[in-house]
Amino acid sequence: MLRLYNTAKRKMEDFHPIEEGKVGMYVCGLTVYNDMHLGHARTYIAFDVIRRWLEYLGYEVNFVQNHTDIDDKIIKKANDEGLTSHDLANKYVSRTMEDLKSLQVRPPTHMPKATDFIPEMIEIISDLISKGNAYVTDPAQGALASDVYFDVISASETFGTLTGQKIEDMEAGARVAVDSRKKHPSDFVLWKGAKPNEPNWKSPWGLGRPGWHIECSAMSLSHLGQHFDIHGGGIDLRFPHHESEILQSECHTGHSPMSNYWLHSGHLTVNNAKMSKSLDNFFLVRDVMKEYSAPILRFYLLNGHYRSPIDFSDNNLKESLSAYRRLEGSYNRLLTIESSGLERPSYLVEATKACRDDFISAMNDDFNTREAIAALFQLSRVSNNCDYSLIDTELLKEVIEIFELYGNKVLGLFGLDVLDSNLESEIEQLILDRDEARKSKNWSKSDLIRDRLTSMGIEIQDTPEGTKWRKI
RNA sequence: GGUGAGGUGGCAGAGCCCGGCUAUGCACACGACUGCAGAUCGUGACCACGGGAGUUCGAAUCUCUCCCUCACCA
Repeated sequence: MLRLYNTAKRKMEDFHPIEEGKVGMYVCGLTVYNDMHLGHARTYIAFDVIRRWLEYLGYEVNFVQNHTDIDDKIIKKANDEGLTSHDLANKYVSRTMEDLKSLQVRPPTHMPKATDFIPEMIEIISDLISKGNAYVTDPAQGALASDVYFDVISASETFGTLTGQKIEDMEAGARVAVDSRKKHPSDFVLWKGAKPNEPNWKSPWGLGRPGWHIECSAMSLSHLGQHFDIHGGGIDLRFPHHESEILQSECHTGHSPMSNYWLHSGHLTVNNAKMSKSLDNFFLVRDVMKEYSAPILRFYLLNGHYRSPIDFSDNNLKESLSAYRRLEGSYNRLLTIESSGLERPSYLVEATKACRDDFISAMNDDFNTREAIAALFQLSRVSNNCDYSLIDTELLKEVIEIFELYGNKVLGLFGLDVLDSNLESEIEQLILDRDEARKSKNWSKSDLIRDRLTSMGIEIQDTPEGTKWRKI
């Protein structure tokens, strides 16, 4: 039985899908005005694994993750770069897709763009106005048309369902000058009247563009309906974004809750400060990946629970590299083994079963990837210690299957690095040369060849079964 | 000011909801293997839970209190 931590209830709950065998899941995507950094990668890898685990459990997962392609930051950056907002956003949509792919994040079922849902957003906003949950204001200074705001007082019973905050507290705490056109400081914008030279769409309130929160309401409603299973995102989105989504969606559809479970991933921090664009302490995925491959980054990020904060440092990443190598080494060894025996020693049978059981219960316990990885390490040690020459081929296959199914299919840890075939034959030849040198005890020559291979990024290991090599 | 998250061995990091047991990995030491190295295995060391108090036969885990860090909002 899968249990997960529901942020809305602040406790663990058993997972029950709305429709037997199916899961509808929405995760808030990126605002596409810059390249993805490791903090984003953490979130998307976490939800990638959550999705993979749901599928492992047999659910058909409809996984929707959007691109926010209209926003103040996009407009500003586009102006700086002399591009249209549309072109800038599209550029970063494709770069985001490249980054996700390179991280071996499986493509979501749907990746809608906010600007493809303008009519749907207008429809929701119009409905909210007619229901008294939203109001039209005078244009902002310098704007050509009116804004539309959500009226939080009109939905005071719904306000706080996710974060438990009370409207009264919000007001009491307000110290910053509030836009006087708003009825309440917590009212948030649904539609922004356009200013000159800003991208805009026609609406009943004049030319303008959508506010930030409304897009997710429109896209989740369109793809998943008024009631779906899981809504996720980084913990920073909990308030106000997700709280606002709930207000808009539930007031519009009249259905509560819009999502049964709310999942939030923890932050990636740097020196204990959140990794973010504004603090300028971020590491771009594409930069880090020049040094570390996707499996290592995934290992690093999955080596903690998805809700716990992870403090990023180069040292920690290096440490993960060593740890990962150990696991990968076990897996690689298995792939080269030839067994032809019939023995099924109990220690190996039991270790295999224990690994499977432990992995499953770890993942079923709120996707505890750290515990799950620990289970793989346990099997790894037993397997490394095993002489497979007399082992039953079927048993060997079972062990390999554990690594492939759990290590790779669920966690995505063993993506294969494809080597150029010319390079590969060159390596094989060098190793043959070295073996010959070693036979004639020409150590200086054999060490020279080893150094050469090391500089090519190849590590060799002399084992009782002969010389083996791997890419570092 | 409001709300939320967190403080665990040298490091990373599970466990905390459902008190009693052991994480796991890295790093370290010694041994085995090796021409050497690496990888691997074995053994060992560290045996910890922010401070204080309470509940209990027993607390990292429950209660109270204090300290510190971070995040979101204002």
